[in-house]
Amino acid sequence: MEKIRKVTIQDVARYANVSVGTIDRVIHNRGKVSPEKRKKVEEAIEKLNFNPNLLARTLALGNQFTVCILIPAAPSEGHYWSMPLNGLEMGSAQFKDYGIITQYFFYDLFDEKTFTQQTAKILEINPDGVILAPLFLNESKLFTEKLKDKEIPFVFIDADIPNRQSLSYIGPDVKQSAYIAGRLMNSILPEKAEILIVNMVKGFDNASALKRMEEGFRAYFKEHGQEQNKHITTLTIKSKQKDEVFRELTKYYIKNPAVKGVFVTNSKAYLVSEFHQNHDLDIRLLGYDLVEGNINHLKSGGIDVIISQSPVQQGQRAVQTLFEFFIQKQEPEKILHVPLDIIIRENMGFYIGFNRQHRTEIKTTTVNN
Amino acid sequence: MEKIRKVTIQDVARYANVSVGTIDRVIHNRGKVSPEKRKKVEEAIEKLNFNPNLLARTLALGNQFTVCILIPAAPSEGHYWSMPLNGLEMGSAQFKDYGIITQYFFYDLFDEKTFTQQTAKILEINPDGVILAPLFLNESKLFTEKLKDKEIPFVFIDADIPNRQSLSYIGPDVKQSAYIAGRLMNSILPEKAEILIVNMVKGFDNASALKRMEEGFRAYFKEHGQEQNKHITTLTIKSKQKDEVFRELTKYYIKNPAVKGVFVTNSKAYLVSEFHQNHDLDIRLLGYDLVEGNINHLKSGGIDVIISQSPVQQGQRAVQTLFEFFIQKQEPEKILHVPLDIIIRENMGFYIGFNRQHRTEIKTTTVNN
DNA sequence: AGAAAAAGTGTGTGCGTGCACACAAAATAT
DNA sequence: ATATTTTGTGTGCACGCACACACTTTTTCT
Repeated sequence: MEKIRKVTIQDVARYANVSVGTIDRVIHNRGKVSPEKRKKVEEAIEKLNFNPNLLARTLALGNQFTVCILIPAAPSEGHYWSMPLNGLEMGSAQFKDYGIITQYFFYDLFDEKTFTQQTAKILEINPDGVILAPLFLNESKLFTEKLKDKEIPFVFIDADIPNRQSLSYIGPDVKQSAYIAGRLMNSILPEKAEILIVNMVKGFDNASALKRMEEGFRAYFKEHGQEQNKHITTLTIKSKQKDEVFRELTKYYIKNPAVKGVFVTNSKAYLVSEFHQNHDLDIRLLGYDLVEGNINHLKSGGIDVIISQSPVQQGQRAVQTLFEFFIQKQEPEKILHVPLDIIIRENMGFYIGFNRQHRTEIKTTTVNN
Repeated sequence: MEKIRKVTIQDVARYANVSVGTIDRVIHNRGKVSPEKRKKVEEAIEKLNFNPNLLARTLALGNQFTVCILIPAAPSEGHYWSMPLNGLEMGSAQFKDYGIITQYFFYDLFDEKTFTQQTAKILEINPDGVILAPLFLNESKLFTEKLKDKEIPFVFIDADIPNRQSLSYIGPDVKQSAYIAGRLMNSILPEKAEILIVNMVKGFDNASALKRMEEGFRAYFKEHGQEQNKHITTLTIKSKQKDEVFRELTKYYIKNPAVKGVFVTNSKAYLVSEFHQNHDLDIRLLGYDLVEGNINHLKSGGIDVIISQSPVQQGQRAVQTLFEFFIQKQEPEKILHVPLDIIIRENMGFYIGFNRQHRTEIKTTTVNN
């Protein structure tokens, strides 16, 4: 296979009878170039179909972009937040040679203070960009306000705060995801049935997201004339701890033994499934995210459907977005809703296998405590 | 944000008190290096956490890898094969600066001869790698045999031919996809129902794939004790033309008016849906691939579920696989089964939006006739 | 008119790495 | 002991591009 000579800036220079410097000036609209030569250069670029080599450009420029990533810590391997992290690491590895330097900051899902602490550190570092999961509303608002003052672009993943002038939001359409949940729930229940929505909140989470989910879920039944057939109630448990959840479920089921379907609005459906199995309850169950517990209960049949919000892609895409913004000067889409995958036992395996990174040499610059 | 100095080969050299040449020799196991210095260098690399800059390496090496891509031509924008093509173009753009040069060769889905013609051209070009959709079994066997003689690695996408020593197969698990179809069909049908599998074949396609699909589909019902409840028959239509399909469907439905669910084994479910709508038939319908026709009929409700086999990712991943093989010397996984997405009206939009490439400057080196 | 400023253009160096080559030191052969 | 390999190590160029600098030509000012 003989080499196909790639057209370089030299080729263009020769073709247009000018020096590389002039080509450079034309490309970057820098310095003065006489109209005639400019025209000749532009023609040459067009004619030879010249595309600057991004590698060489990056190397020559040598500029760096520090990106701070602020997400919840994943306490274990199978935890939800290990998946976006995985995607973020993939993205970091992919773009590190282009000068994208990522630093990770983890906060405790149950402790706003750790969030604020980490934001302070990030502000001190004064990075070129930030990727964050704004799970604490007020703290996130404060933080992004400061970022805006410093003109540091930021990307939201997983959760959105509208009208924050983020560079982009990459994550699920929360309301629609619950609408889909409604659709799926309806399709696996008999004509008439009682349905329970289970929320688990610790502290003062994103209450608005929960509200939007409930709306979305109920909207499906409303729009499809199922209001008379399906009786939907909501149980909000102020904990994600197993014992506490079990206690509340027991209490509820004793009073409402007719429940036929449960929609769990977070990734802890497996807890409910375990409860059902403990008590031999035949109840349809629907939840979020392909975390380890849910995987097991999908297998065992305790969970019927999981809706997954492309967690790995979210992370990967976020890094890519900043890469395209910094290096290629591309303005990203303000909102990028990721696919909401419908996962059942039978197609589960492919989602687990496909996005696993099989590179060896990934070292993440982790900044802890 | 002050610059973080990246560790270069120079830094390592200074740290280990040797020249860059020696570092290079250690890294690439080339030439002779005294044991002491080797040790010092290895320590320095470890200590400084040195990672060679892939960009600089690629630039310095300057080697190129020509990759020929052989897939069916997409007659229109919404055609199935425009999706893998889209992914392939994304991959090409992503890796072109690394020296991956892609050339496209399109064949007519209904004409083996065009396939053979294109393979001849590819063999003449003598590329470094090939990506192909081996939809014609015999012709593909002949082709890959020749590739093996020339020691040109090749990657299958979309369809697999087992035991061909391909570098990798990136595509769906066909049998499992039909099994999933069975699961979904069962869940949307009443207890007792008649089910029809519709195959459309033009000429002598991949008969074995159809067989595996049928097996997979029926397997679900068998494994779930539905054999008595569901009566499954197969209709094979020797065309993909609307009029011909309609004729055969008419003939079949007149004889079998009790059909309650139809599983279409290719991407033409929309034809069947149109037929159903024309004749006011209330029949559940399940098919493959998010092509334009299916999108419309999902919206209208004529199609209940579409199984999509990550067509864009298939293409993107195929290019990536060859990149990793050539540039990073990574041996890919022999089989990479892509996610089988379950698509209903409600989550359809996200799949359409997410993988659309929004780069402007992609020019594909297309080689036609 | 000459001086000064502006416009237009070419040259050279560096980015980080791979590799060919030159050269020194040590080991072996004569 | 000298000649010849072998082994070990350093230097310099190339890759394609950006950018600083030097230089020449033209225009404007006084």
